[in-house]
Amino acid sequence: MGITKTDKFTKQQNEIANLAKAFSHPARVAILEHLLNVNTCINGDLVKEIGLAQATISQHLKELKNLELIQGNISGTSVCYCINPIKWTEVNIIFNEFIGKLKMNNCC
Amino acid sequence: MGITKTDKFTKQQNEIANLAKAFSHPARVAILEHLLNVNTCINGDLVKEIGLAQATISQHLKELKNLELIQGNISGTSVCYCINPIKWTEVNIIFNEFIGKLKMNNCC
DNA sequence: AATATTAATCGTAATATTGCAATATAACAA
DNA sequence: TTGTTATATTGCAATATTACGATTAATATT
Repeated sequence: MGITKTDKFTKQQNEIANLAKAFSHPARVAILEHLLNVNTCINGDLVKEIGLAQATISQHLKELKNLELIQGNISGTSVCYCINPIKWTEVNIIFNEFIGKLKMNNCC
Repeated sequence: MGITKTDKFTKQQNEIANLAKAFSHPARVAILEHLLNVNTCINGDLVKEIGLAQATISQHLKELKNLELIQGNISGTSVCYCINPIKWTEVNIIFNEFIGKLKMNNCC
């Protein structure tokens, strides 16, 4: 049915899933990696860098912004994007908690 | 068009996106968390634990198995699932590299 | 052999995602 | 004001995902 039954899961499980969804498209990974490397950039830079249409990049930026993973500040005619360091640190902790939780591994 | 342009991105970016996709549904997060907690379990356990239909859980398990995040061993009439510790360790490294890459944060 | 248990697969419906052309909006420059 | 540049939004088509009932396959149990 294409609809996730959010109510069956814990808040934390839904949060991990939502964050992971942000990382689940290579264009968004590329945008985030670029921002991590160059600190700040504008939409036009990413269009050149990644090679998708302007509208597409804009949409991906919007999703990242909605999750507060990045922030955009108006700077003349363009918008300057950067990682939101506070959120990013939170995400780092959340993923470390989740993925780092492997203890024993006596498989069946 | 609903089709991701994989060729525009690096192998690493596509890999992160694929792994993140595995984590991008709360049912799969729940399955993985449960396996991390109890070490091993069978499909039926997860159906009870999570409350989705057997076919649905089975499908999610298949996706996790395709990415080699988990492994399933036949044991009588049931299949015993567990985390694949080797892959899991790899994933831990990959996500640490990606998310842990924040250095300065002089935003715009 | 007949029946029960367990899980995978198939088929289908509902919904979500991806990508882009076209258009709209906003800020500046001449 | 007019034109230019930069970005966002809208609308749509193509594709992917999610969920589950029904069926199938395989092994146990009686």
